[in-house]
Amino acid sequence: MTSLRNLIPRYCPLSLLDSTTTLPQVHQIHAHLLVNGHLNDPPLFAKFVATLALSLPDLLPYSHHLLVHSPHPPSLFALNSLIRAHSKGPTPHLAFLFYHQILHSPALSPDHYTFTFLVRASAQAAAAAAGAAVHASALKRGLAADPYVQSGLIHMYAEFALPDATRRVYAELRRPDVVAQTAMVGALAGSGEVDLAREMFDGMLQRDPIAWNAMIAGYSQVGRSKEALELFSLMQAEGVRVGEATMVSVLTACAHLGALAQGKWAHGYIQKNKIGITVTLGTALIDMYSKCGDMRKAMEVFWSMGEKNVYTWSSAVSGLAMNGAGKECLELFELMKQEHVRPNGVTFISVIRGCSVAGLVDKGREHFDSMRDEYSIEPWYEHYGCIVDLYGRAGRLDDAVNFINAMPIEPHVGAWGALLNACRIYKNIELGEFATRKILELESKNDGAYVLLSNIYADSRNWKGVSSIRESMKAKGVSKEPGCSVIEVGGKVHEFFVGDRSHPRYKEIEVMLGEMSRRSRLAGYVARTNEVLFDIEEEEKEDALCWHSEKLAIAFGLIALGEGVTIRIVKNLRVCLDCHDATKFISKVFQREIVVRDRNRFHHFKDGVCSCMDYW
DNA sequence: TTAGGGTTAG
Repeated sequence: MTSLRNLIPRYCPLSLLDSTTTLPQVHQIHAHLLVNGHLNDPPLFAKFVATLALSLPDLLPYSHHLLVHSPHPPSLFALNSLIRAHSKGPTPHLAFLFYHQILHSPALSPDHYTFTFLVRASAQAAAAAAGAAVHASALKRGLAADPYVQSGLIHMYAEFALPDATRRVYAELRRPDVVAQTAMVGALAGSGEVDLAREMFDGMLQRDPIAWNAMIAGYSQVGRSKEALELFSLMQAEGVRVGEATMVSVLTACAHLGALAQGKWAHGYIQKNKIGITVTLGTALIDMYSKCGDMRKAMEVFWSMGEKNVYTWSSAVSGLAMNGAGKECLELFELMKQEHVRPNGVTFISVIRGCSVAGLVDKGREHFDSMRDEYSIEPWYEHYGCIVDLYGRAGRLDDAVNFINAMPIEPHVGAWGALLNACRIYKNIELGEFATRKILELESKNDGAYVLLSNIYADSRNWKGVSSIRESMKAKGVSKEPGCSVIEVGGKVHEFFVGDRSHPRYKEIEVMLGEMSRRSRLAGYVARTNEVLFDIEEEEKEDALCWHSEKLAIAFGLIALGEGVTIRIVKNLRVCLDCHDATKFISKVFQREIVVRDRNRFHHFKDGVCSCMDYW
């Protein structure tokens, strides 16, 4: 204690104040200033309050206290500093307290600095009305034209999701600088207006890394992952400094595409460029590897991470569930609890799905009950849906129905959909029809319900049922979402749609399709024509099956990838039963591992077997 | 003293 006193230089007692200073040390500095009469010097006092507020936001009440008990009226500088400190903290609304203090002091009036941070405080507090009032008084005082205030306003209105106001502020700028342009690019990209954002981005004379990140993140967020990656290569070509934020977006894009090769490359890039693996970046890596079907790498990253949060644990738990490792998923969840990481609603969704994969029905139900009992988490629609799925997949249709009937909230499409899917698996026509009616009552144009029910009909050779569904779909103008499969070859992503002939190597693909079909048949594959239901005449059925997008992608993979290289495919819909069957045969006769990412889970095909054990 | 982007899990 005395040593610290000696350390404080008489002429500059504030130099010891920084973010590492502890409360007792602050007391000492305070006492020192007091003893030496520094606090009677208004500029020095203001400096003390400001430094304290800005470097130790946790001690804001202390700063506040100092100000209230000040021997002289607080200066604008001190008040502004408190506004600034509050504007980014957990109590942004308190910034207004100091603003009013400025307004009520006859000697003071707010300046552009005040408004800059008041605008930020409004954004942080999500206080749209207060923000508009701040804007109005800045205008009245002629301070709204300050570039800092304007950038803040753009940011604020974007935060409030008020695109018109955002644009109005921007339009009023006479000469927008990089900062304002970047803010606008971010605002547009963040609200989903990626193309407008890109237009502005392209028009910028100068672009710093922040503008690139805003743009790449924008693409990545709206799911335009290919463009995110393209822009990233452009960014590198231009030699722009790449940081953590960029890589998080790049990994998100790779995860979305299921582009393992590019994801691995990104991981290598992070290591080579010594970009620190923070919790966020590590979690993004785990998510990328899980969604690309490489759970071994995902867990390697997981175990190597020092700091892990709920997101990190949840993404590993979810990855294991998605990839069919139900047992490991549950083990990891137990470990998570042992490590005192509190699971949340998202975690429980994955845990219940893990139970579903492992066929542990009662265990799943226990976890569901523990949500409320042990963690006070009120189950969401999604959790109810998962439990219906859990019962349904296990063939316990009665339990599923009873569960739906006992739901304390109105059953949603997801719950009925899970039941309908169970009816498909267990061929229960009557219950399937009932579930479909329920779904259509809620969403008359739900294409999935029509498709599932017609699958049930087709399975029982009820062609009349199938065609009546086709009729009512036509009558209601419901169309099935077109299937699309994506495969990555040589770092390039290739997309295939049903019956797509547009690929440059289509001729070779067609030959390979014939080969696949011929060799699979020899091994005992029989086409399931039941799966083709829409607008196709009988005799074309078998042909059409060969043209399902995943088959095209597999054919291309067999041609374009090296011997023994795993074929990885990402599909936007669920794999149909026929393709699932066919892929099993292909994996055997071509001795090739094939990993297909479905709409909601993975299928690892090897030697004629699928990891989902046909339980999907 | 000041501004802008960004984030991960179902």
